[in-house]
Amino acid sequence: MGRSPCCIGASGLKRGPWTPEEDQKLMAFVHKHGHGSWRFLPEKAGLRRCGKSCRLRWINYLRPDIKRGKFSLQEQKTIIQLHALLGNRWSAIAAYLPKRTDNEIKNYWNTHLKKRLATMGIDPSTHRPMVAPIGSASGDPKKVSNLTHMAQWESARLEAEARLVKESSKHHQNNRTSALRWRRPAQRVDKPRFLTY
DNA sequence: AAACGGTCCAACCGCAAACAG
DNA sequence: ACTGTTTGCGGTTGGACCGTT
Repeated sequence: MGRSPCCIGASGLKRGPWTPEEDQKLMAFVHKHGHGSWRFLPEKAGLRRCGKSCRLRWINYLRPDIKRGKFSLQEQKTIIQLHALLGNRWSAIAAYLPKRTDNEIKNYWNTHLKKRLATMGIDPSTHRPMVAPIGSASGDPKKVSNLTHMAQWESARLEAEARLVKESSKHHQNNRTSALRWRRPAQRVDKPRFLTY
């Protein structure tokens, strides 16, 4: 599964899918010692993996507080609304869905929600109605209902935006929370953002 | 039953922020 | 202030799985 291993050889580190034994080792080690430094964890835990791989495995799969399985309707709505506000900041979105991982949310967005929004006539990257020829909805009840739906989304989006502004001013007093901390996306300056930070 | 195409998702890569010295 | 290292994030990949023909 996943991409094919590429680091076997000189480094002697294993890549690719994790075996149940490796999972067991990692879980046992983290439960006993905590993860501390991921860099040195694999060696201490007796794993021939890089720290990055261990961290990913723990965060996305082995952590005890992970809820797996289908996303509820409420979760889906939350993701869509947060995405409208935050863009592809999956870790920030995941902070609002405590039992879901950023990777899982990202996957779900890319495979389900993005397409669903597109079929509703909403641009998934901007959360605005897709550009259509002027007057294209006139007369067609299906298209009219689509636009009504879009309007509902837009108002939900604005509502959520207002809430976030309120929240963030609160957060400003406290320490910066990781959920709201803005990191400039790597190599993504060319992508249009719905909101500016 | 086999071939094909589409979907799903675990795991990788590259980059930038954060941190340490 | 600078440099090197570690951590965390988002984008992407590709094999497994599933439905359809």
